[in-house]
Formats: sequence, structure tokens, C-alpha cells
Amino acid sequence: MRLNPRRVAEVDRLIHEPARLMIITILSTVESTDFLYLERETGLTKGNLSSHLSKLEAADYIEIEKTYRGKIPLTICKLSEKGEKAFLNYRDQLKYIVENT
Amino acid sequence: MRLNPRRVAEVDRLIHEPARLMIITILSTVESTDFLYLERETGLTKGNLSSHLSKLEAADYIEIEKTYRGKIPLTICKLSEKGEKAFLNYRDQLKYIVENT
DNA sequence: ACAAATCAGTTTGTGCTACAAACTAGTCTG
DNA sequence: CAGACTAGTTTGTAGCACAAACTGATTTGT
Repeated sequence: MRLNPRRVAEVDRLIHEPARLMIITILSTVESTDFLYLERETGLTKGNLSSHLSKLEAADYIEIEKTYRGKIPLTICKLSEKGEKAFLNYRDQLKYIVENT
Repeated sequence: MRLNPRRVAEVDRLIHEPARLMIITILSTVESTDFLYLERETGLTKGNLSSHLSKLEAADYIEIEKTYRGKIPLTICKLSEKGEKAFLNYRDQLKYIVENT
């Protein structure tokens, strides 16, 4: 089995970025979750988390629903169908790298 | 088994960058190789390749030897001990991600 | 009652980095 | 010996990750 280097460079950079990879791995294990949970789990600052979520949303990889817990704003995030597929595909890329080196 | 998101963000960014990941995966499969081979295999431009190699060299992940093929300059690259270790460690990180998501 | 602190985020500014275009220094060819 | 080619390096720029500062509402302290 011969590794094709070009394939390595084809990884989805939107997912490849560690901060977003964290977010997506978390979202892949739960039905949905909120901003504050993601903030705690990832250790990202709010600003950073916010902008990464926006990017993932812009790519339709996640869906963001803004609602309220009582009177306090609540931001619910969940992986979209498209995001799930993209992540599965990304995992396959990683597997390909791990298995062929 | 519960995935720890923070571990995901700990990946070695020097290796994580796709262009450099290509370079390192190639170097991990050969004893050593030259600039032009890397250029062909990766599809990177010379400039881009040159700067990535410099970064890897600065981190002591690779060793670069400048010599001549006849009268024509020849740049030989090989993975260092440190680079090999770093790459093994990186692969373990990828494995961790693949196996826990 | 109203100032201060807290909550749940977003916007703005900055420094770094990947990338390609332009350049360099030497070699070969007609 | 002029022009093209080889093997790279340097320079300039656009984009991105990140944190600091801000926003706008709520709750707490006195």
C-alpha cells in the first residue's frame, strides 16, 4: 500500500483546525448542546468560540438556534447532516493517514 | 471510553498543517530525499515548499544537507530523530481522535 | 432604587502564517 | 555570449486564529 501525499493535503481545513475539531468532536457525541457547555469543554474564550461557531454555521456544518433559558439567552448548537458527513469523511482521511504511515 | 476535547487541541501544529504533513509523511517512508522529489510529490510551489522546509528545520524535525549533483545544487532532506518522534506522537493523536468519535 | 457585578455572547484589532510572485545565482544551449 | 533553464530563496499579501474590549440584558448588594 502506497500513500498518496496529495490526499493528505485534501483534508477539510474547516474541520482540521484544532479548535473547530474540538467543537465538532463534541457535537458528534451529543444530540445538541449549548454555548456555555462548549466553552467549558473546549477551554476556548467566548470570542474565539463564537467566531468558530459562526464559521461552522456559515458552512452549514452546524445549526445554531438562539432561544432563552428563562430570561437568559441560550445558544443551542447541533451538527447538521452536512456537518456529520463532512466529519465522517474527515475521520476517513485521518484513518488513511494513520494506516498508511 | 470518553473523549477529552482538550487533547484534540494539543496536536502539534507544526505537523498538523497539511503541507507539512505531506512532507513529513513522505519523509517518514524514505531514508532521505531531495527538494525536487518533494516538489513533485506534494505539488507545492518551490517557494512554499522552501519555507515549510525551513520551518521544519528550525524545529529540528528535519535535517537539510546542501550539496551538489554534478554542478547543480541539490538539497537533501531527512527526518531527524526528533521529527520522527514528533510524528509518531502526532499519529497517536490522530488515532485517538479516530478511535474515540 | 440604583450602582456594581454577572451572564451570554459579538465585534474589533492584531500578530502570525500559508501561499505565490518575484527574484537570485549559477548552468546549459544554440 | 544572449537567452533559457535549474534549483532554490526572499518578499509581499491576503486570510485566519485568537484575545481584548464591547454590548445588552439580568441579578445582587446596600
